[in-house]
Amino acid sequence: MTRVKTSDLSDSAVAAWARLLRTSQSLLADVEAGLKAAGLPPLVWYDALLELRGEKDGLRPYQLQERMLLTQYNMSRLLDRLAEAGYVDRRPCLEDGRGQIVHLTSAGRALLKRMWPVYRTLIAEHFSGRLSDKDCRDLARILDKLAPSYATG
Amino acid sequence: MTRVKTSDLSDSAVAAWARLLRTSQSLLADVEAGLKAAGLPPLVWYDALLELRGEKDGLRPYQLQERMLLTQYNMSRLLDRLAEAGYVDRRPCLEDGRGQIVHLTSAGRALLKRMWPVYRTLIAEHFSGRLSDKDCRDLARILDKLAPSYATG
DNA sequence: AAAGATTGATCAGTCAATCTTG
DNA sequence: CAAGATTGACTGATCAATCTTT
Repeated sequence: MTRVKTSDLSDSAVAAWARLLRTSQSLLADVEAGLKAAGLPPLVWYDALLELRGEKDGLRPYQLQERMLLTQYNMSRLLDRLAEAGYVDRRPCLEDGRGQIVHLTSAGRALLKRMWPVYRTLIAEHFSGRLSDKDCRDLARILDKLAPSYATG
Repeated sequence: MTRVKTSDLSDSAVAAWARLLRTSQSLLADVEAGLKAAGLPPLVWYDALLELRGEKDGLRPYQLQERMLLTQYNMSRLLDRLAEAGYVDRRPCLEDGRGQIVHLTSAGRALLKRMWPVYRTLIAEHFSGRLSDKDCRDLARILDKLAPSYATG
């Protein structure tokens, strides 16, 4: 049994919490702005397409939502936009008549290729360029402790 | 002159970036859900009211947006909702006819008092309860390096 | 013209209800 | 009835345009 304090917060805990919220909000805004400035779609499109890449047999929407921590209706509407733009393909699922299978299209694959150099540069500029390699490893280790059940892919 | 690598990302950098996005998204969702479950308004209301508390002379909207990293129109609409709910008070600004001054009302002060015990418990449960005090300090130190210009209050 | 602030129109996220199949 | 997925109605965020004052 792990003993968990329920409501006693140290100053350092509150400070760390505030910085985590503030910093992640700011970083996300900067990176989204950078993508937009390059005429590219938002990060969530990249994430979804990246999950689908390498899944030769595609993924069911519910699998995608689980990996991306999205709600079902959010995923449904995201897939609407991605399909509308031609980056994914929705096919009926043979094993389960309720569901579908989502595949990455070649246009989707091409978008990933086009986005990555920009995204990569933005991460370097706003994030890793300001940290040492040890900082990155320490940060990942600490954040991993905060993941209760879901995978940290 | 600091030399900054522009686009070369180590594996640990990418891993840390991914975890930062994932973890902050998940934590924020958990805490927002906890507030909602307790019948309380969203975190951004708390943040705004907290900034106003202790500002005896109130704040101009543009000051509040700077501190909260919000856009001008977002702040305008947030203040609409807070004023509508009676938690803040918008008064004309005497020194500058374009502007206004926003004050916390006593109902706003009461809301802060009501939200804090719930918020505090959620932070402990999802965040600091899973970290050591050293983790918190390390985390804050690393995140501080990522803050380029804006204050980290 | 620039700064502070707001607004109409539009787009994305959310809630509750719905539909279909297992 | 559960699970997978969608949809209509509504709330919140965003963009561009606007208004007022400096």
